[in-house]
Amino acid sequence: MALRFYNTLSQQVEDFSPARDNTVRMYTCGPTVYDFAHIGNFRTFTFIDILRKCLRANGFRLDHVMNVTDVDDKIIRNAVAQHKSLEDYTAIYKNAFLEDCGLLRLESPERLVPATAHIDDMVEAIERLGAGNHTYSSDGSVYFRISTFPGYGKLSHNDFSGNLAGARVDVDEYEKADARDFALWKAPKEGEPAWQTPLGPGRPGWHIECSVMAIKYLGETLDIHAGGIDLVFPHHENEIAQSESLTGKPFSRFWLHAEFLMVEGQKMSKSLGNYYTLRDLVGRGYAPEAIRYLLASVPYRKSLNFTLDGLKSAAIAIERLRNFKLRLETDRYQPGHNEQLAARTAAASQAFGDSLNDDLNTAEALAAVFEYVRDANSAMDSGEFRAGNVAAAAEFLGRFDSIFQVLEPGVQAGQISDAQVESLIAERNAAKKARNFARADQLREELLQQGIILEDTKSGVRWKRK
RNA sequence: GGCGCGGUAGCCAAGUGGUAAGGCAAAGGUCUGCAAAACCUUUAUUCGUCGGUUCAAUUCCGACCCGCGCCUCCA
Repeated sequence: MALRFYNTLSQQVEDFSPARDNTVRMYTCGPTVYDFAHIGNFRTFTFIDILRKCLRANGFRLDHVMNVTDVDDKIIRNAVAQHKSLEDYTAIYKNAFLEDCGLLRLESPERLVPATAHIDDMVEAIERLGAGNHTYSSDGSVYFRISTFPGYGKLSHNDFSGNLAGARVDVDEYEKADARDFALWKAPKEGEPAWQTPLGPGRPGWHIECSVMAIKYLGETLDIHAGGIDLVFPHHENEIAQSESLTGKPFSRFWLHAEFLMVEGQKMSKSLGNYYTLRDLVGRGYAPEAIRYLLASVPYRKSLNFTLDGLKSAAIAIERLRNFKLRLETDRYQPGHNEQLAARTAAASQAFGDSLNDDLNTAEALAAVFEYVRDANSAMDSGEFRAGNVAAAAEFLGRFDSIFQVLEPGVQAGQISDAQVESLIAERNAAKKARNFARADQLREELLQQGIILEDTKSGVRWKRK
C-alpha cells in the first residue's frame, strides 16, 4: 500500500510522496526549553519519530529540521527570576530534553536549530514583510497585519472574515489594530534582555522562528510540517500567513498533527497531580521502552489515555516479543522449510507495513506482529517451524523493531557479565545432570538475584536479563 | 457560540454496509524435576442514546447525551 497521511489542510487522507527528488523536507515544532518536557510532549515527539522511520522505510531520504525555542516570555521570566543568562537557563532544559530523547530512542533530526542563532534571519524576514506592507509598528513592537493575508484560517478551518473588529479581546499589553494580528517582534519590558537590531531593541515573536528556519534550510515549500494539534491555531496558521506572504508559495504540502494525551482518563495538569515528566516515570521504575511502546501503540490521530496500568501492560507486551526473539535465536529446529508458514510470515510482514503506511496505524501494525508471534510460537511447539523459516522470522522482527525499537533492553551499569552467567549455567547443568536439584535451584536463585532469568527448554538452557 | 476529535468487552484499543483485530487482566487446561516460556479453551448476539435509509448498520444520514482539544501561552 502506498504511504498516505491525513492532511489537516485538506481534511482528507492523501497519498504522500516528496515533491522533489527522493528527499522528504520536513519541519516539526520542537520544545520550548523553559522546563522539563512532559509525557504529553513526548507523545508528539514519539509520533514524529515513528513518522521518520516510516518515511525511511518507504525508501525516502530525510531532511528534517526541528527548532528549539530558546527565547520566549516564560524563558525570560524564569531566567530573570533566577538571575541567569538566557543561555545558562535554557542549556539546562535543552540538555535534559536531549537526554530524554535518548532514553525514548527518538532519533535526532538532521538539523536541530535554536531560535537564538537565527535572530538576524528573523529580523531580515520581518523587514521584508514590512516592505510588502504586511506589518505595522506600535510601541516599539512589530505586528503582522492579518487583513493582508486572504488565506488566513485555511488550516484551522476558521472563518475570520467580519468578526474581528468588535471581538472582545485582551489588549492590556500591546496595541494591536486587529484582534488576530500577532507580534513579529516584541519590544522589551523593563529589565528584560533584548537584541539590538534595525527593528529596534527586542526579541522575536513566537511564530517567526519557524517560518524563517524552515524556509532557510528546506526551501519555500515543505513536504511535511508536523506538531501537536494545539499548534494548529494560532501557531501554524500564523506561520502560514508569514511564510506565504514572504514567498507567495504554499508553505507546506502536508500538515500532520498529533492528538492530545490524557492521563488516567483526565486531562494532565499539575493541580490534578497527574503531570508526568519522563524522568518522573523512569524514577518510579518504569522502563523507557515501555513508555515508548505505550506512546507509539495508539495511532497519533486519536487521543491517548496514558495510565500507569497501561505502562505495566506495555512492559509485559514487550516482554512477550523479547521472549519470542530469544526463542527464535536459541531453539533448535528441524531442517527444512515450511512453505505455509513462510507464506504467513510474508503476509504478516506485508500487513505490518500496509498498516503503518495507512496514516501510521500503529495499533493495526502491532496486531499483525502479535498474531504472527502466536502463529510462530505455535509452529515451534508443534515442530512445524523449520530451520529454513528462521531467517524470514528474524527479518520480520527486525522490520518491526526498526520502527518500534523496544526489543533491546536498556543497558544498566554494574551488570554481571555474559561470561559469568554462562559459567554459572554450566555449573548448574552439571548439578542437574547429577540430579542435585537443590544445588541447581540454588544457582538459579543466585542468578535471579543478579537479574538473570533462566529457562530450561528442549534445546537447552536459555537466559535473559530481567 | 464557532471549528475539530472521540464514545467498541474489566482496562487499553483496531475495524468494516453483510454480521466484532490485537495487547493486558481473569478462569480452566496442556507441557514441565522445579520454575519459566509457549500453546489451547472461555470472556462484547454487541459497538453512547433515539430515530431514519437499506434485504442488511457498529459502519451511511439526522437529532440528542457525554468526554476532549483549539478559539488566550500550550505537544
